Amino acid sequence: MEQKLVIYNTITRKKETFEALHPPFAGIYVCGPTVYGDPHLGHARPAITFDVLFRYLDFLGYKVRYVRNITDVGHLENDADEGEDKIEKKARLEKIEPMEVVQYYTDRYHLFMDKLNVLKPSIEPRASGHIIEQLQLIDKIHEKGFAYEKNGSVYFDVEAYSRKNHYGKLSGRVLDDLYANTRDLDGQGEKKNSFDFALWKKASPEHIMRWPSRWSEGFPGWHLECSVMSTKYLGEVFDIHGGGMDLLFPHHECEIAQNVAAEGKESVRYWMHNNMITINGQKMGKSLGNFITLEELFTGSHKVLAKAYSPMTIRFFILQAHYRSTLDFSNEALSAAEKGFERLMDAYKNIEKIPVSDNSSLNLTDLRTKCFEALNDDLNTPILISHLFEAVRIINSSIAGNEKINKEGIDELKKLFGDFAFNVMGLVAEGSSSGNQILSDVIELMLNERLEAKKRKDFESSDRIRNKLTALGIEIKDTKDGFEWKLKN
RNA sequence: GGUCUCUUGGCCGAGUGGCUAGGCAGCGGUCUGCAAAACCGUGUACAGCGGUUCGACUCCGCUAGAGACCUCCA
Repeated sequence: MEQKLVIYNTITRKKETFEALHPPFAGIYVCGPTVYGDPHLGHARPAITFDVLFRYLDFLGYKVRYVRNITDVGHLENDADEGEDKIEKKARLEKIEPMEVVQYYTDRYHLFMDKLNVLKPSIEPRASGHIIEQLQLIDKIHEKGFAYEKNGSVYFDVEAYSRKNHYGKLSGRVLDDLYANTRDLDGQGEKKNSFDFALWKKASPEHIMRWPSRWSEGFPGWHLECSVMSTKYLGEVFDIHGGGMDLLFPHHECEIAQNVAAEGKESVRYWMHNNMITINGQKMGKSLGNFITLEELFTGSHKVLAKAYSPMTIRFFILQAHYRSTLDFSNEALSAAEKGFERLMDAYKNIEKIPVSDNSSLNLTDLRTKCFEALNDDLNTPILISHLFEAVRIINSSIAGNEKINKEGIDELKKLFGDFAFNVMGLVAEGSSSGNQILSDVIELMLNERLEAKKRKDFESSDRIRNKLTALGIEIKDTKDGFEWKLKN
């Protein structure tokens, strides 16, 4: 590949050619979930977006280390750095240990990521497993004069930091605006400025998750974990940091501030942010209560869902939009994605049926080049998919006899799907046979009966069998000398 | 209120200063006993108003509408 992957870097607001710091190695850090609730459609977007990045870098030959964390402590219910820890709150409500909450929802997250065919990251560190490192980072920041202690809690001193650095660089903010616009919330009494953020919080008496430190018995601030775990596993400076756009401010901004305060330099070379999934034009999120969990999606058990949608339908749906665009949820869009995905997969299966010609009327090398161009242009999966539909057209036209294609062409088509649809985009053909031999045999028996009836021109019988099987969810296609069938869901 | 983004044909959703996105749905045709699938054909889409330009959906300005962040959120 002469041409290179170009990615949109949030911090420079430009598309930039990706140059790994230490090729052939590439390091990616992505903010994972706070495990206090069931994973929802919103969680699927960054997971799938950065899964594709992970897969593509690997495909290009990089040795990728992909770190995606689990936040299991320190993420507070509402800010001003007050309020209850999200996980503790859930534990209190359900009368279980906080770590039981963590374990349960971590397992749930993994379960649904597996269903979506999201690869496991190379390392999945937990915030609670890195308390010592977080305390070390606080000490460094404090020594450099960018933190202050108050009543056993430690806060980052944004004003001090801003004398020499630009706090707000990533999100495009200036401190004066923050002075003017930060809302006055209760409980910021300890902080010098409302926009200062907690590095360490002293635990209140009822707080369960607490660790000893020289400041107090307490727990770390939310932003600290990512600064610590990214650099611990990827190095003081590393390639790519990803996450949802909603984390841009304050989370990622604070991460930069912490790293620069401690080490005097930024750690991240390329920042990538996926956009939000919306429902009726509004962001799908916890606070609005308008989110749909992945389980509800896969089972159709949410009131806004017309039906269940399979994991691959969801994956395909997400990949049909560019990751930096908002993507609006609707039943119409989902069922369109479902049908489109089915067409794509059917065509792949039908490659076997293409009659082999001696010569080829097509140039498939161009198509392959175009697929690379799409991915190299900031992971433009919608364009990539449109090229795969061109391959679909070629396959179906060849079977219909409108195009000619030789053995090499057929192999190239298979490779195109193998590389781009399956390997890079992580799609998989979902089961269409019954998986049950006896059931399959019975269906074949019925369809052979129908074939006999058709030969007798007993169309009344043949149609009756077809209608009844269709009603049972078996899709039948007649072919020249027989039939094909598959189970619908 | 501050900062920023978006507005594409029935729906979803790419993209570009002049050249077909794609999917789903619709319409016409071919094939089929019929249907399904498939194939072929089919849509004067780029919020509105000005400006720059030989030429703008694409650049600039204004107007209208929607959204995001500024508080936890992927």
